Amino acid sequence: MKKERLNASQKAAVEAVGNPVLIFAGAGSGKTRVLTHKISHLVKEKIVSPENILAVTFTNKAANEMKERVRKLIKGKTSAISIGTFHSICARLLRNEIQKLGYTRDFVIYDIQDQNALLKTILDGLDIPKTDISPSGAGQNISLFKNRMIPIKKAKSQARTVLDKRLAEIYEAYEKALKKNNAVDFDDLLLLPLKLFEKHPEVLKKYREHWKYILVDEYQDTNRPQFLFIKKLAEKHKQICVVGDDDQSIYGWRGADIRNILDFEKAFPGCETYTLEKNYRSTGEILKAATTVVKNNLKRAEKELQAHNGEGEKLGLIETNDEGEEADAVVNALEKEIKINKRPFSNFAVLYRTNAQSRALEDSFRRNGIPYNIIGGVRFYERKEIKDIMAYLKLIVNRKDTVSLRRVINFPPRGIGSKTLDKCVAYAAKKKRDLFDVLNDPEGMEIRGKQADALKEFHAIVTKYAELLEKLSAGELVRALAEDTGVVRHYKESEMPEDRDRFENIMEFLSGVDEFMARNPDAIIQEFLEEVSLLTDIDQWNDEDNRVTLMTVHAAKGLEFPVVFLAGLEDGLFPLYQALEAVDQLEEERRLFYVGLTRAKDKVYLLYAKNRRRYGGESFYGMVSRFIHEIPEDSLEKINFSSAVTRKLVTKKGKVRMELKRTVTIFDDFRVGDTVEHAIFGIGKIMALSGSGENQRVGVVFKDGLKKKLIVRFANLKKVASPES
DNA sequence: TTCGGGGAGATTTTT
DNA sequence: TCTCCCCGAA
Repeated sequence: MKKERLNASQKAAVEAVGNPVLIFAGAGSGKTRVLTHKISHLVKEKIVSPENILAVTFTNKAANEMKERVRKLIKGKTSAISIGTFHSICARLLRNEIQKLGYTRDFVIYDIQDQNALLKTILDGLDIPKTDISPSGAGQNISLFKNRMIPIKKAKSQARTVLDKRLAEIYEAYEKALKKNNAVDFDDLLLLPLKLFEKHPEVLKKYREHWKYILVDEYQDTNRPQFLFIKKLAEKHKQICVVGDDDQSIYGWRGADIRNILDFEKAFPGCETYTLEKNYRSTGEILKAATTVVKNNLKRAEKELQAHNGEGEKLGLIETNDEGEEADAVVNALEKEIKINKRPFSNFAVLYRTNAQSRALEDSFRRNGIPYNIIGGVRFYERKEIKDIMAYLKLIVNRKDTVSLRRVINFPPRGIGSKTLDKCVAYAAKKKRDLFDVLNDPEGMEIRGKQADALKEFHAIVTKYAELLEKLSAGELVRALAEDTGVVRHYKESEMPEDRDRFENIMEFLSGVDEFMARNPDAIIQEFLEEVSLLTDIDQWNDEDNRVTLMTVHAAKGLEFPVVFLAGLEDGLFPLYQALEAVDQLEEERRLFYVGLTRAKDKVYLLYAKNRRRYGGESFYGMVSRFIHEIPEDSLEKINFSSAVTRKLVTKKGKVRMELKRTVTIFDDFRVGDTVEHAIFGIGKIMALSGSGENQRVGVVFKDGLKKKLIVRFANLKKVASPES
């Protein structure tokens, strides 16, 4: 952003100090700018000293960017300011205080995979067949309990069905196991500080004094525990400033509660509200399209973005047959843009709903020699080989961690199979000892021979490195460990081609550790583990390379690009049913579309494929095409995509069939809100539209007739009236 | 008892 | 496309 002066409303928001402050900042209205200027204002005017400021962001990347920009504004020391994500701030707090809750400082953080592994053993232990409840399903339910702050007791008492009772049981066992493993999950990172505040008022007091001024970015995406965290801290001094945009709340599935921003005034009476409505990012056409879409939402604060960058071009709409053609169409449009507007590759982003959608795009980009960066997908730190080494590290730091223990006790294969492990678990339970400790006592478990030796050897190597923890630097330790355990050898000597990649990933991981150590010379391994646990791919993304960026719309939040492709916009039938059931879901999807649109500065291309293949392409949930029709027609320009040759389709039986291109008008004249007449069901109102080409569907609520909500074909509908626009 | 091949099933978004 | 699980071989 240019180094201009702040505009009037920005300036007012920056200088408002004393009362709680709520800033509604629309897309591209200089939200980060206001926050960073506010911090600088606080420091320069000596309103609070840097160490008393807490600034919370949503991603590590946003935190780093904020740090950087604050550092440029204030020349002096900025390192004293606490800037970080909720999760990292809370993790740091717990590192210092968690003993009070009966954990040790060496606690480890479990990610989804660890969580599922733990749940799997729990489900096995409770004799619940996985056909009844899957580990991940149980995990999602538990996370929901935790995010809604439902304690185990309540979960049990309010359980009505057999399934609910089972889930409450699993919830209880899971919480017990976590604590026994001296481990916390992502939800705990937010919940445990609240528990601390409640049970140890002196801790709350300490942090209230420490963080006297609190700033929160992306406030619309806070969930209940996050809200309570800042509320508790800010309650006394009431020095708090939150910035957000209810139109960009897209994390409802993770417990984000849009009421946090809409009802901020209730939580902090006497607050001052500011609204930033000048958009410095997108052209008028893009803004108009985005605004008309999101305006259909019922739950939203009224505001109107004004464009500052001229009208710009219409939005391009491209229909293709399948995902391959869609990818080619992206390349096509991209090359045209490069030729006409002399744009570098880094000017483009392709956004989609689910990571799986990147595959076809990747193929086409590679074929056409277009450099690209993919954000997301299988995250580096979630790869098997990396998780294996991480598991060794976690186990060494915290020997109570049974999830990591199970993961590596027989990796690389050393002859300890499930039977041997079962014996160990049973023995540990009988003797009330930690699982790790009994490994050194195979005789007591009547394990002999090869297995006994292997157990002892495994115990010895972990113990050895646990003792070296203090003596070696993190870099040295990881390197030695990777060699010593045989993990490196396992991949190096393997014949399998994919193990080559794995070996190289381990090498990359090792240099990653070195890099971390260079940045934080005094760091201990626990700090490295913590950083890695909270890292995401978007954090590592840098825009210096001249490459096209591919990522999900969620990952794109907070970013901007001159040209944005929104790919895979066709819809499945399922979300349509869901849309009829849940208005909230519909509104969130709409906001997702809005976020996608407003990432673009100059030009948006909307793409959808009529016959996307189910697997390896389309997500089950589809995306947001039902909102294309909400964009004013004169803002859209249909672009005909024609691949050079007609596509050859090879069917399963090996027949070659030529696919002909057809143009089909989408959605005809129907709009959401239209009153329609159905030949059988009578008069109704359109709630949602879906699909494309010949598969178009419409969801209608009928006033009379047998059924209330139905999904019907366009062919059977007649339009009666449109709402006044 | 462990290991490895091969078949079957499963897929949102993220800290 | 990737992961998990079952089953036969060592």
